[in-house]
Amino acid sequence: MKYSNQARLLLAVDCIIFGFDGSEYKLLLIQRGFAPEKEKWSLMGGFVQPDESIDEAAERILQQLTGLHDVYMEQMQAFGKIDRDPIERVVAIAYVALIDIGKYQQQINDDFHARWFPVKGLPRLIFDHQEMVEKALNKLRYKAAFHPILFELLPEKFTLPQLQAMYEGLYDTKIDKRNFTRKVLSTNLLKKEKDKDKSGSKKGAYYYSLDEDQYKENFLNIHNFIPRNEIPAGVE
Amino acid sequence: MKYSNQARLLLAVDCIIFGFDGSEYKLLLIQRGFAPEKEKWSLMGGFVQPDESIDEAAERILQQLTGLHDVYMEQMQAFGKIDRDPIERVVAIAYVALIDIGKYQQQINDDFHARWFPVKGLPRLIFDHQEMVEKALNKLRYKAAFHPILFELLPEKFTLPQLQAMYEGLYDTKIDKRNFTRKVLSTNLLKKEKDKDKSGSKKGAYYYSLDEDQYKENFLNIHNFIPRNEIPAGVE
DNA sequence: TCAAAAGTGTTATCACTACACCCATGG
DNA sequence: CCATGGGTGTAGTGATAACACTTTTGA
Repeated sequence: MKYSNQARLLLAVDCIIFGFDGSEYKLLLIQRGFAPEKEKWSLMGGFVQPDESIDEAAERILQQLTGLHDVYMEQMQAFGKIDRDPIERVVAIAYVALIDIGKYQQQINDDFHARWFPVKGLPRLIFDHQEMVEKALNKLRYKAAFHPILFELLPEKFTLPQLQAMYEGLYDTKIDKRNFTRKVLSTNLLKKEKDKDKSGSKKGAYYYSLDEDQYKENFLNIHNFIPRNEIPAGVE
Repeated sequence: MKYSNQARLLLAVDCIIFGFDGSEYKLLLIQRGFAPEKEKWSLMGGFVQPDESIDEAAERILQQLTGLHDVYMEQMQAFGKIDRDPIERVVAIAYVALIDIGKYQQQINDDFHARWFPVKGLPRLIFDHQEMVEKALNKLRYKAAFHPILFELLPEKFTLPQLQAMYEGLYDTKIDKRNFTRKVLSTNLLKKEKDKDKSGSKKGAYYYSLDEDQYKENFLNIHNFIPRNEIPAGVE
């Protein structure tokens, strides 16, 4: 049995994949392999298949195009303007993923036609993908201000200066490092490691890692990772 | 030209419509008019048509079933499990609307087969609508803590005790009225009216109304409408 | 030895919380 | 006149923001 007299339409999933390379945010794009807009840069997308949920579709697409799985990803929003795709009506559900850029860098470049672009300096994207990216950035700024999600962008071990640069990059601001350090350590989400990262300075900066138990327990709590007045108006 | 070899599917919109009657939150439900689950209580839903965007579909559905338009409504999330509808694959996009219950009460009851139910005391809902409602409540608690959206639930003129009861209801808590008053007035979003509402007490409580200019300007800013530790963990 | 980045404490200000009494009025 | 809900201020506490010098070490 089916619902009769109702129009069916194509449903796509588009993945907005953010990375951070230590100094700037990056977005993973591919060259679209088919018409329309063949060869143009695009978010990773694909059609939802009959035998998969939309979340599964997002995971499959990410996996197919990047080889990545077990990645932090969440649904952002559906985009449903009538003419967003010139070929035919397609409603797209946008997902946002945060990945550790370093860990997967070669893998992506070697096996797939994907490339990292600086978020400030994207090529022209197809359809309404530009709008999706802006919305995703906006949401990321909002959520990251209150929830510890940016750690997904870092390797397992990271330094406080790296962490701070990541927050400063997202909000395009400078934060006092003493205040920042105090704030993040007060969340108790971090464990100090014994060794140092010597790549960034002579002195070297201590590595930290996430305390997984604390992280799971407190992930949903509301924190204050950056000064309130650095959160740009309009984020949500 | 069309995309070939891709499965098309039904896309529905479901509207989660909240109201507040002065003491408790209500949800507007209808008795579903067709199989499956005919006569069961349901969110207001309908299929997205080829000639409308998904936002337009949500507005149309709200309008058709309640007569309401120009209502605060925003997209919440897409629900896309394979078997969420037993008849066939349907992906649903859930929208959340906040309306002034008093203004439309008769209209709804007279013209449509819709009914307000207390949020704590809902009938069994069809499909995954229960899950949608819970998610919507969760999001509402989050957003309302930082953004002045609950005003959409009130008439144009309202009193501070009413406002406070609304916040207390949402977070299931008691707030000190001096602190609450100071906090909301410090946002500068409210204008004090000259007249009082005498329905709730002998003395009467002054009416307030939104300062539309301030409201538009500051809507997107982040406020603190309720004490931070009243925001339940897990909201987002 | 010096340049470059890491690490560390204190003080002032602001925001939040807790708390209790008087006011106005209809019955 | 009194019961009921409305309105108002202050003091203590905790969180946040501003601020500068010392440490380490590779070159």
